[in-house]
Amino acid sequence: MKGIRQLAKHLDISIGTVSRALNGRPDVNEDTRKRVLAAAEELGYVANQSGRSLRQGTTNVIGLMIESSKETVENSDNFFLGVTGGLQSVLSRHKLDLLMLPCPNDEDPHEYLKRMVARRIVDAMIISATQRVDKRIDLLIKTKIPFVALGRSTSGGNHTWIDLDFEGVAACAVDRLVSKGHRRIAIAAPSNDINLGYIFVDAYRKSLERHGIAFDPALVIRVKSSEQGGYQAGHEMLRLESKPSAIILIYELMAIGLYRRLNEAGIVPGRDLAVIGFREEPRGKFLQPSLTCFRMSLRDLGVELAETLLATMPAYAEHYPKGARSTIWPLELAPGESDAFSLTS
Amino acid sequence: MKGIRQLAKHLDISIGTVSRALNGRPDVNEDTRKRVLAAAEELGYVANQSGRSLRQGTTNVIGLMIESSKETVENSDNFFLGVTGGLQSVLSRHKLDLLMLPCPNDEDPHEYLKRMVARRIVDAMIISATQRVDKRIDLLIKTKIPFVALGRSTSGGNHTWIDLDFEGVAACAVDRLVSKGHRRIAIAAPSNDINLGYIFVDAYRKSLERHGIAFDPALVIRVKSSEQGGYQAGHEMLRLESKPSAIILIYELMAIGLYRRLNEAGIVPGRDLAVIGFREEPRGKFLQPSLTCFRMSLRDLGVELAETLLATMPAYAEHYPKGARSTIWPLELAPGESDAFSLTS
DNA sequence: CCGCTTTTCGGAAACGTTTTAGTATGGCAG
DNA sequence: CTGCCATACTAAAACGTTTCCGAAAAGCGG
Repeated sequence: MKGIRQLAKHLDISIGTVSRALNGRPDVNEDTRKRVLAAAEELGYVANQSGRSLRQGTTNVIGLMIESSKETVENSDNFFLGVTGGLQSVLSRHKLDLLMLPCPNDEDPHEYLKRMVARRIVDAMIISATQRVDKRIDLLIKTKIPFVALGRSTSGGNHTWIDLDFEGVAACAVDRLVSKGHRRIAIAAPSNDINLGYIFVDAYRKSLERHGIAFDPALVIRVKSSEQGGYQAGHEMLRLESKPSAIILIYELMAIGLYRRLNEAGIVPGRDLAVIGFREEPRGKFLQPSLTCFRMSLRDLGVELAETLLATMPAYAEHYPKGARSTIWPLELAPGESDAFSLTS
Repeated sequence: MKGIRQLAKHLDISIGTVSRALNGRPDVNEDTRKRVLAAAEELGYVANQSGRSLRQGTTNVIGLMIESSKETVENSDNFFLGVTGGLQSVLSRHKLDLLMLPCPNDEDPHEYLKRMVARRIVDAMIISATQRVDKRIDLLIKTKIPFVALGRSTSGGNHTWIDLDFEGVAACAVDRLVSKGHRRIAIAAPSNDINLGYIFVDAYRKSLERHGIAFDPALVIRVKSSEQGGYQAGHEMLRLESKPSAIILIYELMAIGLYRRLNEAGIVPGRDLAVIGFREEPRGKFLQPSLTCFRMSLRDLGVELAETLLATMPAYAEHYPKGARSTIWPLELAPGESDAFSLTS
């Protein structure tokens, strides 16, 4: 005899009343409610989650699925830990807790999610690193689990998603470089298999064409999104017959490797070559010269994610009457010294 | 009527037999077992976790508590994501899943853990960022939840913990610098409030004294463990009246800031000042000059963590007959160019 | 053919909670 | 005084699963 039963016996009261008192139900005398709360506090009673969720089919837990693949570990640079701050601040207001579900790298993300969903351990999900076709989305729709995807996708009709404003960033970077007279602008990006690689390069191409500059496939350098990739990107760029005067990096981390390769070749970023990075992480400003890149608040993104998710959950939707089902998250230009090189002056 | 009942009805078999078939119990005919498994696969049946854990008081889930404080986000640099790889590889062999519990930065970690434990959502815990006195440890001992702490602590008698070999690293760094003739060796570390700061500086002091070098408090520069902190450390070091010829950094990230400050002062690391970092992250080797630091495998640490934890869980202890209750995790020297500066030659 | 063990299965209890339905009690209008 | 309603409580059912216990069937030695 444990749990609420013990508490009820200790108070010489029925367990039903204890439960209603703890859960703030109306039909319980205020005096008894106080007694119950005091006793619960004293005995350190907290409702067993299994029994509770078995009965009411809810867990008050939100899952955030992340991948712990080698790639992610090296690149994401605490992206998720940063986002959780904003997530928590919203979720805690509704007494919801956040659980991170790291998908093992040797397991299919779809299978992993299926297992977690079947377990009924979460009320809703946030999935990240969404692919262009992503079975996880169909699964979540089929099982009717509220969710929001971090990353756009074409799977499963129109679901709710949030993604970074790659188009805006690419346009801003290209505009900025073109206004300084650059016509041959290289870009270092991951392969088209990665959603980001596809979208970003596509946006880059469109931005160029808007300026009447022909898209040159040779200027698209496909590398890993890491320092190593940045080094390699520098290497490949230097081997081009017609050298670019500017380069856009999809990951700021690449800049560290790129700088090193440029240094070996005696090229100074910002003086001989304009460099613009993408997502700012706390490294860029300490490089020499400091990196021009795009800034965003991970915390704010987390807040937006949480609010969008709650809007899709029937029990909470009333507080978050969102119309938009998909959000493009803007980034702000954070100017540095690395793109000072200009062809116009 | 859902779940196992439906499955049983579909097979025209009792639910008890279905359950036993799915859980691999011996007293069930192999033919019926096959039928059950096939039907479960076909109908996509997975046992509801709430019902299951309510009955058997177990969840098959291991919790990893991390802090999502600003400090952690900026410094830990995907430490946890890296460790999870190793954790998962061991846990999945026992059909255990890993859950990351990010403690909100505005909540007391102790209260957060209490809530999570009361929920009965995990069978065992791994807690990180252990403090020298840490109420979480008393809580876990009191509630009899198997756990292992990442970081040493004096709380709660002798519990199981794993920590990095700060003594070994400090000794190795000091030895190496002293062998090159350095006598005034500075150290950049966080304050004594942080466990790491206390232990590392203490080990540094002992190493110096072993070489007969007097400990000079002025050479201990207390800064944040970030690029910013590294920059500041450089700044403070340059203001010392009697300048050191070498410096040890507790976080490799500091090197980026330090390098920048040194550059501003016209000082070249490895030529005018010997620099040794601590934990290698994939940045150091791309700095110029490359950083001498200490390397470890996050994955292996995760494996060790998982095996140590399983050894403390009665249901799994048989496979992991560990004697040691505490482990010092070694790091390996990764030589670079930054400590080339020598006073002996 | 009998008694015994082994194999295989069905029925039912149990896990801890919430919630529904029902029951006293008291107040109040008629 | 009677009927009615609001209040505050109790009792019991339900959530989905696992596991204990007993029983039927089957095998087997005598």
